[in-house]
Amino acid sequence: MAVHVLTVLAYKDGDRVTSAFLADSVNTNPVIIRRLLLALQRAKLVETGKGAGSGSRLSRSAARINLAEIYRAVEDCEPFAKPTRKPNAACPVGQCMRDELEKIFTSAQQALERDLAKTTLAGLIEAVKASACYQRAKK
Amino acid sequence: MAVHVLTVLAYKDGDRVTSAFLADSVNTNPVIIRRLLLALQRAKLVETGKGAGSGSRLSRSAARINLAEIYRAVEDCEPFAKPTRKPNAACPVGQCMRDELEKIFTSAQQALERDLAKTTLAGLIEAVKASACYQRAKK
DNA sequence: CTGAAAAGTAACTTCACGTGTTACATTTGT
DNA sequence: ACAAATGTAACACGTGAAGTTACTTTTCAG
Repeated sequence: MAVHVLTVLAYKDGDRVTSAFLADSVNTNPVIIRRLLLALQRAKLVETGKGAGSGSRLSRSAARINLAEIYRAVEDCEPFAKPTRKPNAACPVGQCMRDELEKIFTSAQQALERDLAKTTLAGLIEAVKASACYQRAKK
Repeated sequence: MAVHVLTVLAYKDGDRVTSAFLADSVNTNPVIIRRLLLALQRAKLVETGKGAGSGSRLSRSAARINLAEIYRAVEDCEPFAKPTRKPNAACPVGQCMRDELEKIFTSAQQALERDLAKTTLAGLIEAVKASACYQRAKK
């Protein structure tokens, strides 16, 4: 969904877009968009101005933004289950294994991000334009 | 947590273990273990017998089971957000982009699984035994 | 300088989901 | 036949994301 928003921003290249417009475009609420934009600002992917006639825009060209950056900006942590705290004092091995698993998971996570980094925002848009689905909708 | 259960099964190599025992070992409920075992059975990772004196065991040696298989067996689908159905009919590009994103995500997912596949269950257990944490707890 | 348009933000509701729990049917070995 | 186990259904609970409302703050334009 973050990708959807950034795609719209890429379309309006350089222009400032209000969160209300984005919200309408993604069919959701302006506040949610703003919460999302906050994360993207922290990641230096967008710039947002306040006040009337302002809005947000990409802080770099779409060709210089890859999906791994977006992923990192939005998904704060690992996609793995952190169980509802089973202290599990009984088994001494339990904690050790969690430590080892964490290592393995971060490695896997990095592999995932390396793959995502192969695709830039601009590349995604190109792929969409070239897709059969898009061609069909155009006519 | 699936890993935790399988680790216990690997310890009791070949022996049948009841879900009650596993539940106690992971500090949870037998039913949850059984639900987990159902998924692992479907993935042909464990064999479970019914009736008295029965239980579950690994269907292969721990050295022949890698974490990617466990991941696939347990996490049925992608770790990516499937929004609460925003039909989003307004934007014709929306659907196209979801299709393209799906391609990219499955690619990233495969990269993740390739990395997980590098570690076998037996390898994980070895790593835990060698870890500083485990050595500390032993004394 | 005033007003409107925007973001920032807090508090609340809603909803989906994983986890847990109880209860019961079913299977199977002794 | 009985006891021990799994399979399974139905429900309660807690958590976290998404959504909603309302208010404050900033900034441009006249």
